[in-house]
Amino acid sequence: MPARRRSPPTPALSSIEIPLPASQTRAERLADEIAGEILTGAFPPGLRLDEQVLARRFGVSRTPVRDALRLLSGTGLIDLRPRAGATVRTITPDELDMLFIAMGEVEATCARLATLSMSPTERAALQNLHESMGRLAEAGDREGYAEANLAFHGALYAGAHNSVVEEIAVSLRRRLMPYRRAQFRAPGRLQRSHAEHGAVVRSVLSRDAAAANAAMLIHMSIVEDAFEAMDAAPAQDRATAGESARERGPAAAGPAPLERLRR
Amino acid sequence: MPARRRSPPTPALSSIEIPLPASQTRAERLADEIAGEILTGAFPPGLRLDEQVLARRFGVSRTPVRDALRLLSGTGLIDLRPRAGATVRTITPDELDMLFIAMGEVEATCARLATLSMSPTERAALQNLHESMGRLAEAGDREGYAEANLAFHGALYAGAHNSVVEEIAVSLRRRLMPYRRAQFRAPGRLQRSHAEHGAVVRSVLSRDAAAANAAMLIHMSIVEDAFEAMDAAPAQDRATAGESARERGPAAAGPAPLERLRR
DNA sequence: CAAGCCGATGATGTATGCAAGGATGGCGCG
DNA sequence: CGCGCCATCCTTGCATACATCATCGGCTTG
Repeated sequence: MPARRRSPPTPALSSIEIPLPASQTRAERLADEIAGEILTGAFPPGLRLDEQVLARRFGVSRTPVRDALRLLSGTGLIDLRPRAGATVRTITPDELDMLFIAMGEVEATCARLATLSMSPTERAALQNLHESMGRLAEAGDREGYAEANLAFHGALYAGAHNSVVEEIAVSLRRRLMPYRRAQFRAPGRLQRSHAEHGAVVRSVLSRDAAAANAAMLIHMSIVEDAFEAMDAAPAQDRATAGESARERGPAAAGPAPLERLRR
Repeated sequence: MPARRRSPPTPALSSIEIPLPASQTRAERLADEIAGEILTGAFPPGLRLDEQVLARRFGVSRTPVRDALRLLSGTGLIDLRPRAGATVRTITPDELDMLFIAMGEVEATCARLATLSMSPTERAALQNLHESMGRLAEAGDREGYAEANLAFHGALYAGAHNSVVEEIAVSLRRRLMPYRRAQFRAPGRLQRSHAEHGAVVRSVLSRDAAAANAAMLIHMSIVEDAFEAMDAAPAQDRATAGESARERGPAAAGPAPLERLRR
């Protein structure tokens, strides 16, 4: 086990000592972990995030948990109301619509800027990626295609050569992540997606910024349709995050139980 | 003075009791106040924000100050590095460029969406505002024009009928605020600005979304040029926010000393 | 029997204490 | 005299204790 580092006079802390990996604050790591749980759906929208429960769950005090929640509230992943505590952001259908529209616009902006700013190397890489995605689509590898799809859009974000826009795009994508579970479920979706990407890629390569913008706008508006029509309010009423966690002895710092989804 | 509300057993708190206005947490009000100081330039970019000093300054403990700083870090107004503390975000010329580009793109998106979504009432209001701004420009009222300008752009944000996009726009504008001090200083700037607005308004009214988008893109790119070429790194080295604040008795909750800018 | 009030309970907001980490200044050595 | 090491200080991160507020259940009363 990891030898407990420093602070021998640590009074009591039910679970074992965590190695304190990098020069990163506990709050940040907590924020990452909680964000991960939300993004994977382990913490579904509407879930109540109880500070004490989370604190016990991660073996820290309430302070870093509070910090993490403050941090996360800035990303739009959670709601933080003055006396009501934190909940995983529940998105109404209307908001979901707006998010998709915004995502489409930002993606289109990225495509436009990327067309104007990408280096020859980046253009080549984009084309290569696109072609390999064609093979994945043909093979019907949804898993692989979904992953490559993230890389594809990410390449355009980066290609915009504008960290502000990129950050906005990444942030929006994160917020939408919980709602795009079944993205490529429909039968011909992979092929259609690839074809639409093709239009974007051709525009980028031919340096037609307006066309790239338009092509991406079309692609994104169709993506939206492909998403499952979630009622967006599965909000579990009383359940709180991180189960009862009664002082289980040696940490069990494993993947952590992430069951008990939708009631 | 405001009768101290509740909590008679409050142990000690050098300064007087603050009324605790609404169901808003101290941290939120602090975040607002600090943001205000930054936006008005009282806390210039690069200023070190010391938790204890701020705490004394506002008569609270360090905890709400910490919360406020976490909140603000999410808005991009301050930098928060693990052990180095918080500083008012200093923006490099490159970043400033990117911010302006991003702002332009988002504004253009707003113009596009507004063209598609604005109600007749909103269109009329926009036109009215534009016309009254014409009078302000003619009168050379820079103060008034600057204020109306915010309203004008804000109307387009709202007209997009998309709270996500609007929030992005507002956030970007806030981040740029400290750098747009001398916006309408140049001689013919008011008239030019108004003329460019006119192109946007005409496009919006004639429901030509693409034209509105393009007109706003042009307007914003020119706005950028009008900003003073700040070296963007006036970072005062040692100065910290909120002066020494040695326990001055009765609050003096006034506008607070906001001198000692650039060394 | 229903409705409203009141108290208990538990959570969040706030304050304070303590320790680790980084930065700074002084001192010693080359 | 200059450079580098080390001790100290100071600030932040974390933990804990306390106060306040919201919610919920039971009780009392009309």
